[in-house]
Amino acid sequence: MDLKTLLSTKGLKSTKQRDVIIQEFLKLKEHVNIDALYQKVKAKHPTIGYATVYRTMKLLKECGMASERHFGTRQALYEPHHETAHHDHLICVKCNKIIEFENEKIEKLQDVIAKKYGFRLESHKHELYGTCSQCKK
Amino acid sequence: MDLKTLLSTKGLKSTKQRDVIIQEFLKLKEHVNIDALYQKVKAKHPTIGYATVYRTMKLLKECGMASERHFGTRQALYEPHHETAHHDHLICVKCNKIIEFENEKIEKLQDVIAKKYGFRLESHKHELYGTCSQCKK
DNA sequence: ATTAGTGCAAAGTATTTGCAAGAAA
DNA sequence: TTTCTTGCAAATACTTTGCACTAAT
Repeated sequence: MDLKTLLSTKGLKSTKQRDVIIQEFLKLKEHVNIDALYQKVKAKHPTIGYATVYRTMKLLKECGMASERHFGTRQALYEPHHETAHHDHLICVKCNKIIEFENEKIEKLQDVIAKKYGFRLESHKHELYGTCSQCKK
Repeated sequence: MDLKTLLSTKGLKSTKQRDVIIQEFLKLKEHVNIDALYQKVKAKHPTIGYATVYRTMKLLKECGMASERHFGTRQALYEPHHETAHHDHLICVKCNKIIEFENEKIEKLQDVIAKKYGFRLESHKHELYGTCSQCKK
């Protein structure tokens, strides 16, 4: 199902602004903050406002197309949401590089922990902070 | 080494306000936000200002006596820092209850992952979000 | 005496919201 | 032509900072 169809099933409208934001968002590989995304979008659609970017990202979150992250800071970072394989993050405290990782064993251990405390798990965050190989030098 | 000595080695002063804040902070079992801590402290020392609480918590963070957390929200939560056993968190998305857990196997797997990517690990966050046993009913 | 800390209010971030005008259905 | 969306500015929530005064060393 494409975005336009998805929006219309929710009684929402497809607009030029939304198209550009989503296009630019999906194009980016790294985790992006609102400000950087706003700059990218502004280049294609100069009259766009900050609020529209915020509102669109909120919409994408709710549609399950984007995930919001807070790597220790107040500021939110966004990434496209992958339904399939969940991944977690290694963050370099020196250069802020972000590397994604997946670990099946950890995922399973999480289920064990949740069960032990009677939780029904919905999501998780696992972030490892340290110094990357380049910054160690 | 007590706090007063610790402060003096850094050329910092021991004050009534800091004493009260630290005393109230250590007394609390749960993760606490600045507002709740401010209220507690105000009961013992009515003229205290918000800024002093913020500044003192920042100081405690830097001294390694407190950790700051952001469980998905903008607002920071603080907990006393335990040098010894690191623990992580299970958070109920319905009632916001926070349960601490430790898992040796996961800690070890983290080291394996860090090594794989050439990271020197400094810290980590591992948060499991879900519905607790009471809220499931 | 000197230096650091306090309380206040003002400023700073990051994000959200009200509203009139504009665009999509 | 109705309803949703936009852009702007103002509002909000949390946190930090400048400054004159006060307290600790």
